[in-house]
Amino acid sequence: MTGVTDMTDVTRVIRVLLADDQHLVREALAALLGLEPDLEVVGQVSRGDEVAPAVTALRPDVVLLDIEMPGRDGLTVAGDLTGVRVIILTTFGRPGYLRRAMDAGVAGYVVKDARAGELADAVRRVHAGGRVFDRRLAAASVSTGANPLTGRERDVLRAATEGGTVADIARRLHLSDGTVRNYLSSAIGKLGARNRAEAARAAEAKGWL
Amino acid sequence: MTGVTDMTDVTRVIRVLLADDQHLVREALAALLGLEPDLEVVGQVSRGDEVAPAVTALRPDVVLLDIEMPGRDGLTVAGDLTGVRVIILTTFGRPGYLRRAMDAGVAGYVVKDARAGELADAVRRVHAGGRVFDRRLAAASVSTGANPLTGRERDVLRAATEGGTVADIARRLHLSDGTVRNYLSSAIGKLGARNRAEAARAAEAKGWL
DNA sequence: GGTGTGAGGTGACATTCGTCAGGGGACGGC
DNA sequence: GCCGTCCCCTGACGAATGTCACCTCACACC
Repeated sequence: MTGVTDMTDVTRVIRVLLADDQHLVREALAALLGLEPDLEVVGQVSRGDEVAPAVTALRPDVVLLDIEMPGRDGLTVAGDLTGVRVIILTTFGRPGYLRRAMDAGVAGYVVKDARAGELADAVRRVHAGGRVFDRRLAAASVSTGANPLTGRERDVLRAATEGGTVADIARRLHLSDGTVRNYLSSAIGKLGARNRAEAARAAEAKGWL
Repeated sequence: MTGVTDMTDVTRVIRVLLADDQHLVREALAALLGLEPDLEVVGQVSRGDEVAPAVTALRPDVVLLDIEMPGRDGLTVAGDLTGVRVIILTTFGRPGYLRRAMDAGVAGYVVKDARAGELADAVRRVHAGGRVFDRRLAAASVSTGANPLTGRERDVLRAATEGGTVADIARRLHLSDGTVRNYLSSAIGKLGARNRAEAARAAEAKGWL
């Protein structure tokens, strides 16, 4: 309304930083948030390792973080950010992701399947000091429970998804063949699967990978 | 070709229909396209099987179609649409998808990694009668070549990705165990893989699945 | 009519997998 | 100090997998 530059006005606006590897989606989200008068997208980055520098440079109030990004994983990035509120914004409604996000101290978790208004709302609530987590996902997280896999079991299972034989995995992880088979067998048992492929699918679906 | 009323240049505005299963992305894309004065998003659907009815009801000039949608596959939907220009808009830059899209007669293929201006441009060019295909993807498509898998090999490989043993797959497809093993072996050979998991990954990455 | 290709099948074989029963060592908690 | 857990390894065994040779049948194409 006032055409005059008013610096106090700036403090009213919530400064948002967007991190998503898909240009089009990022720009589109910026356009969407730009429709809200009290929100301002002050920056956009496409890689995980660009988030921290951008935060220092732009001093946003809230960061919207995708999980799957080149350079650095969104959940890892979130764990290291300080002095800014973080909302995870991702395609994947995997219970394990939510848990990891909460452990990383994020203030919100919104899936890309949410309705348009929810995102702006989440930004406002989080900026006001609240926490916003997808309800269905929170419920699923409780029923799913904690990740039953040990660190090594996860490593081996993750390596198994890349394909290759037991010998390949063993070489990649500097283990003996038998050890790899044991970890795989153990993981298969814990996940109620019938072979490594099924186990990998199950673990991935729950965000335990 | 319908010889009915040709609506000369009634509309200067290009009518766009959006089909994407993720609410937030869809709304965001609508906001982005809404910024262009010559484009108008006249409708949005979230499922593949809602596209055809929406086209009849809303008569858009251009349809933006995601590939992975519940209800019906975007590529399949594209093949059945008539009287409207189709642009595939998807996350996946898989050569095989591009090929299938071209076979389905679509007018454009844009990946979600594209820059914001490219989408609006693509809509305009396509509406004007042109064709717009992602350059890098087109190149990859040429080098990748055609899908070497036979129909049955694809079926078996697809079933294999769901997990389960050979016997399970055989039961699901009403085949004998030996036949399933033969198809898998053949597919593994053609794809240069070393087991079914590697083969499935390779096929999926190229969009041959 | 011959030829090629894809679908579907059988039987045999070597290899790989998944399982089980052990054997260590390191570390943290009560 | 003992117990539990995770790490790492070995060896053995049966079941599942991947490969190969070879078979019929249908269909399209020249």
